[in-house]
Amino acid sequence: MPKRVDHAERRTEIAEALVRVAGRRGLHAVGMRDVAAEAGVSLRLVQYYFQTKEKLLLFGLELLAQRFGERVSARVRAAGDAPGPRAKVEALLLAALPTDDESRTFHHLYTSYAVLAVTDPALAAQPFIKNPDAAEDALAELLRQAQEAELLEPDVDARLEAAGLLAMSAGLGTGVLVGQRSPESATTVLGHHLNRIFRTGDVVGT
Amino acid sequence: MPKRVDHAERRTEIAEALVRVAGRRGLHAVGMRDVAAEAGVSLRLVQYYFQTKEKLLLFGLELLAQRFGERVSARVRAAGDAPGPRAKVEALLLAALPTDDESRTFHHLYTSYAVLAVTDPALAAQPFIKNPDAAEDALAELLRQAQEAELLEPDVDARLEAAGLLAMSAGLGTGVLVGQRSPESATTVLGHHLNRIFRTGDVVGT
DNA sequence: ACTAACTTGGTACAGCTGTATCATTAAAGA
DNA sequence: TCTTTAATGATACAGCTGTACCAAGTTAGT
Repeated sequence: MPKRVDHAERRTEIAEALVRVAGRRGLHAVGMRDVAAEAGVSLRLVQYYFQTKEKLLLFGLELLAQRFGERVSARVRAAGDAPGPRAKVEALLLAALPTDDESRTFHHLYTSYAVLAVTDPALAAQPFIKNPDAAEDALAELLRQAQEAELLEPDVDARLEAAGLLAMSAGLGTGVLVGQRSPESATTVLGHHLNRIFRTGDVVGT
Repeated sequence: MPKRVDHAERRTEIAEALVRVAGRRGLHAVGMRDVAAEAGVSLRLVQYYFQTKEKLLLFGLELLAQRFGERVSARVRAAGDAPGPRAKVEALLLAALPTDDESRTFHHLYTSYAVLAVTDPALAAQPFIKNPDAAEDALAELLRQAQEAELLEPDVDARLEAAGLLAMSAGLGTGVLVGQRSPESATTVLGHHLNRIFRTGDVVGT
């Protein structure tokens, strides 16, 4: 048997090129030829690994979601040393804010896909329900742990709080993306809300 | 002088057609010919009132923002009879959720424009900073009034709270839009957070 | 009636799009 | 060496896009 190439790897390389060029010029402006050029590869090869553009876009979305998931959980894990579970909660929420190029690109493209998903059922099928739900589960679990440690205000509903915080983080993210507010401002808003959920350390008493 | 037509009105009619067809098929899929057909008008006339597509899109965005602003303030005004300022706050926040066709279309298209604005400075120029800021001002003012009436928890910062609530509403909105959560669920999350801001009526004492 | 504004129709253009087909070359395991 | 897979190249296609130009018609104030 002749020349073997890891198809999954090649597909990933090409999809990464898609993400790069789309992050620069916008997803709507990306053509197959652009992807091929960005990947340093012939147009023919892009067709060879992805038969159609739709399949390429779908794979690009999956890659984007996966990469971002890894990024978030890496940050949360890195915050594991810090005292108290609030650090993890903050890491989870702040990782979603577009503060650097990587998260900016993610936010930009993920929103682009979300818009397309409204009119294209093939895109809407999986990632836009599964991924947010997973994030919500993870955050709710963190909050529940904090609640058991009696670090939260008593009247918080972990699940509802998780949903609200993630939505707030996403909304702030788009605000940053379109230049309405600065990343610092978004962080401040998020911090303020966490202060209202978590019991402040400097309360008197026990 | 011959046949006079209100140019502003005609432009509005055409832009409304743009919004309608874009709401159906997605903003990315809309061409000048589609807009002309939807408006029941010749392609030539669309070019006559808007010389270029970019100008048409820009005008469409302005129309969208204006119409939505009117809708929100109408709802807030309608909630003016209800007892307490919380009704107005709820009206403001819930009006932004995609619960009916009109608000769904708005959310869908406004997000589409936001995505385009990331790579197109001409679109980013005005509405994506001005409009959210105006909403934030209005909400912050409502919260400040509630605070003076001692209806809020003491440690809330009206401005930060307003920013956070609007971001949350926007984030929940996209969640509803992509089918991740139901409108009812979004309403519940929002209500829960308002409960943590507003002092519950059934506290003991005065 | 005349004139200027409105509106339509057709028709064209160059440029891009995704997709397809052709032959050819390069590489590497059997 | 041979055979399968990978990769390139050129080239084509039909279909759409926004924009443009021209001529002809309709409409309503003066």
